[in-house]
Amino acid sequence: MANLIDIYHKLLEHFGEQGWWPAETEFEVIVGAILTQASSWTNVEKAIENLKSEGLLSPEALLQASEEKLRRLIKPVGYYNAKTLKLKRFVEFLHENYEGDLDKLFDRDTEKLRLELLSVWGIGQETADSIILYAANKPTFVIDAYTKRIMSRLGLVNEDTTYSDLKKFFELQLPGDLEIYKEFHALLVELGKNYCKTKPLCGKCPIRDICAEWKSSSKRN
DNA sequence: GGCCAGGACACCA
DNA sequence: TGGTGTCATGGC
Repeated sequence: MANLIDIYHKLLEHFGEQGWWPAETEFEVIVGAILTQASSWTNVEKAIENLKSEGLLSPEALLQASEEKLRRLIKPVGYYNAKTLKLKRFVEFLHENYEGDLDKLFDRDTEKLRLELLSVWGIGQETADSIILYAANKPTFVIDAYTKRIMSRLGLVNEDTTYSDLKKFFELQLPGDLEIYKEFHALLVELGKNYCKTKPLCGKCPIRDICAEWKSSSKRN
């Protein structure tokens, strides 16, 4: 049975360091985390660039911006009506409870921070954990659709494992190391994008030798 | 032209 | 608590 540390090192060797999150500021991480919900990162990059060119990548600027303007600027990500509201709800929350200061929000223990983030409309578990890990720089493992699919195909967890169970699965096996958490999640996304898609592309997958799905499918052929 | 992308929420039983 | 519909653009 393969363990997570082995998988981590194999992915790191194959893909190299990912250096996530791709953003210049903590606030940009948060905006990106919201915008990338069920959207491709290439589209998010366009929207971020639009916001940046209008000087809107700060909590205060976003708070003041009109919804109409936001909708127009983030249009490339899709779901722009909903995501405009999500961005607005977050900066309103930050303004009303933390004087618009991210440091004050992040100056809480991880569990309280997580609950605070989850109380904001539009921020679910994955987005909250992404913000905690990549913006607040606190070790919490991020689970996404790729992670779930990969772990399931490897045969390490059941297909219908919940978010929190899968999160525990990682956190109990890995050392609580911030950099490993950051890098591992990024590597899993890279693996997912390149090989472990809805339709598997196992050809050159770096960990197909330990994949239960691959073993059973190659046996069939 | 269909499928999919670094989810979350509302509504229903 | 689980299952389904909705949100929507852009790349392949």
